[in-house]
Amino acid sequence: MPSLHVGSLVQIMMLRRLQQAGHKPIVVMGGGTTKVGDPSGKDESRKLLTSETIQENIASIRTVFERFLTFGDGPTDAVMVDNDEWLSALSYIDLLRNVGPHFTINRMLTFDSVKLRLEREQPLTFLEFNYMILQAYDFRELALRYDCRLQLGGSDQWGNIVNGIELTRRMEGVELFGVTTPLLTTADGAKMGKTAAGAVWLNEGQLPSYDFWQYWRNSDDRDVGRFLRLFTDLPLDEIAKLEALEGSEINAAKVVLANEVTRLCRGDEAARAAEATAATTFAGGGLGEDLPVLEVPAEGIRLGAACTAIGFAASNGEAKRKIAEGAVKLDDQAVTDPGFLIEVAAGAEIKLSLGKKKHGVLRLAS
RNA sequence: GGACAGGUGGCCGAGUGGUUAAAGGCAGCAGACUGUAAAUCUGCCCGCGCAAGCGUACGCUAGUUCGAAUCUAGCCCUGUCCA
Repeated sequence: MPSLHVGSLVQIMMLRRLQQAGHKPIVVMGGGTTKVGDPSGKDESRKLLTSETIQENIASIRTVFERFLTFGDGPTDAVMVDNDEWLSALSYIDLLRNVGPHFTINRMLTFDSVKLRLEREQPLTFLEFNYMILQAYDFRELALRYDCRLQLGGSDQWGNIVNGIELTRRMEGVELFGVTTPLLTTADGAKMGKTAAGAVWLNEGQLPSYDFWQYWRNSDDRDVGRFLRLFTDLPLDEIAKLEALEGSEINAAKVVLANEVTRLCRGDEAARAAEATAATTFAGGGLGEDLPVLEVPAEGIRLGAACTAIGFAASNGEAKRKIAEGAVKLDDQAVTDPGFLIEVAAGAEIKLSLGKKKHGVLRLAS
């Protein structure tokens, strides 16, 4: 179930800003290109999807964009298009004859995406090699169909965008433009949006809003100002003030960051609920409503099993190790026996914590 | 199709018959210190089991051996060069 994670947020915000400035965003979905498979060579994403699944994915991605952009028929309303519209109709011979002459292998070999693979002696299939042609072709189609003049993308799309500009100039004599954004990293140098626990998804279905909020709340001090500028609509002078906070006061700025981004991406309500839960859980030592809940059967559940079931540990073994390390607490009391039987009285709630950050609620199953 | 090199745990990378569930590094998790930060130090880091223990694992399959990630054969995959 592919979707968008935080790594795509810069692009989305850029579209948002441009729409605010009176432009018409066109969101291109790669429905046509996914029919061929994913080019990145990552084993599992390579499986071919049915057109139904592709449609579902597009619909789910659209719900994310709808939070950031205004869709509709007006002159500056955003539209979403699927490159399947034109790619599927392409015939190989026509493509070769019309588009082929405008690409030289010599030049294609100079693009980083290709050059790196060759230098590292990694495989690069003909399929992948062709992606740049299809993507260049997309830009031309967008220019003809929608009078699109500017294409945004990540820096990895530089080659594709430039090829599109070049192809359209040669075939149509139309001048197009491109803007790319750098791949964002955190102050630690890690790619944004990918954690070992999993990606930070923009869709609610794939990441609870509370966790989404926590991701931002836990930003590195050094990232706060930059993230506020990139990912929120707050006025710059306000950001400057927040950013200037020192020591532990910067935490206030992180809360603002988490609230603003969550509000944009998940809605006002989700942001408020997450903030309230964080406040009671961390500051008050109580239980917030947004915490994950585990329903405990009447006969009780062993501590180790509870940690696994609620998702704090990946396996019983890991849960046991953490328990032995004294990291697991019930109602803020460390419990070191993995076999400890937890029983919850009807109507009562027990707080289960692993470490300082993972908290959950145990309730009697009804 | 031919010659050569290679396929090890999330990633990188040692290991060439036996204390090898597999060195080391990165990433990750936890503890201490803190501010739900960073840095640092410490511990953990395949699964199941309360435990003794068991089960899986070094591309795949079959074999040699008391014993294989390590040896043999076939196959699959990747790269380099040749056609």
